[in-house]
Amino acid sequence: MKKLRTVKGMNDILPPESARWHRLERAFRTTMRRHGFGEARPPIVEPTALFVRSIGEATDIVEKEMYTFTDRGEKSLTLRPEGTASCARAYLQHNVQAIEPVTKWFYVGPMYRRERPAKGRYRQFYQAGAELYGDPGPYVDAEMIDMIVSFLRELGVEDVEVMVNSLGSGETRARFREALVAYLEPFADQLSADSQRRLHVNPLRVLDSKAPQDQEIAEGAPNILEYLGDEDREHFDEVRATLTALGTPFVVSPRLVRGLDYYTRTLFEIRGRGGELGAQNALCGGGRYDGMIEELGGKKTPAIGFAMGLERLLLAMPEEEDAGRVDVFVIARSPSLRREVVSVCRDLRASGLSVDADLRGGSLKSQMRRANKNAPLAIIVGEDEVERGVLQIKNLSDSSQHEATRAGAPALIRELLG
RNA sequence: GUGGGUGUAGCUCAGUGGUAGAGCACUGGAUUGUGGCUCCGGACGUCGCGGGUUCAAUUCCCGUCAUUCACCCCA
Repeated sequence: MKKLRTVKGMNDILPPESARWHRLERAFRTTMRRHGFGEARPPIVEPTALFVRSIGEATDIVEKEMYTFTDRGEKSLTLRPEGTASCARAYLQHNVQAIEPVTKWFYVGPMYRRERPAKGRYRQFYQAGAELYGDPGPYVDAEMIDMIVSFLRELGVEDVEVMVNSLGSGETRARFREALVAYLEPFADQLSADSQRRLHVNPLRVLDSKAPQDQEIAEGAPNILEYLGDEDREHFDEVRATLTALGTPFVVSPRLVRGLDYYTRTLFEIRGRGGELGAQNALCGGGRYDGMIEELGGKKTPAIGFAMGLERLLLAMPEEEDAGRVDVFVIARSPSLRREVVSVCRDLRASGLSVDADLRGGSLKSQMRRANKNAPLAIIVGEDEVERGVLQIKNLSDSSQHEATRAGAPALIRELLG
């Protein structure tokens, strides 16, 4: 029989690796709570039109990466390729702008894009992100970037580069686009095949092409920051000044352009420089999308958001010591004491400790070995102890042994765990 | 999607045209109430899968799948 396996580009996350995921997600939720963001949990499947309208028809995601299928009711559905569109849909659907002026949501979950898998790039991948509706910035823009950098630092990811840019608002973008196409057209036959195709579909994307010939041409291209209108310029200046005041390092990258069409004004990307990351080093991307809510049929509502790739974050995070699966491992001196061991475990767990035991009836030695691997403390249950109603608690790191009554054990264990 | 590399034990990897090895991990013991270190023993592989060449293929060839690197894209 053919072996069943995961779909290409989709991975099982199992213990002990899943423990690192939990730590990461817990840290993210803590940060979000501190900043007043509440969790939004939209469905993974959405109407295809949502993504086409918000992300943009000419983007790679919509053109060739979505998992789109027709369900039995003949509706076109799509596995979400990102989180911003779903949040915007929910924000509109539940008329949230009518109940509060400013809304702060975060989300964590899997996203789906049918790309060629590589290290740090999978077809099902996890993102943690946030959206903030109703505040035009620039202060929340800077605050969001600073929040992400602080979060990364807490995870031990310090070696990062924060790139910021402004795409201006609608009119700015249109004027710049015109100037850019005018500049690029004479070079059309020198551009890479990809960029030639993009020249009219999505010319901004030519700017961050990695092809050497494109980069050379992009060097001389007009600078979007010089096309910003007065209000856009003031907005961007204040984002930068606030970041500077916060002491958050960043570089202005006028050629930073992201692959989703909905961005306006503030745009940012955070790249890691850790060796594990390889070419997929974009840890976080985000920006302002003041036009999206209106385009989806709502009232004009400014918004800004970001998303981080959790697989990449995990690659960038430093290795951490394995602290052991449980607090205490309980050992039976002889197989006939296993019933007693189960009882001891039950009582310790009731006090809130995490406890495990090897109940297969193996030798004391083999149980000790497992204890050593799985917990900092071991409890040895022998005939003598049962008779006297006590427990022997052994600290496996310094070999010291302590005696406690069954009732007094949890307190002593907590003390030993520090 | 394009081009290249790599698939041998759970992991990291040697190796050979005559059907396989190391280290780590796992496991039993040395030690009749105690783990880690050391020593002795044990289990573990359809050599990714399919086809071809050959008396014989894990080894050579082709295909395929997986993975990885670059491009691409992006988180």
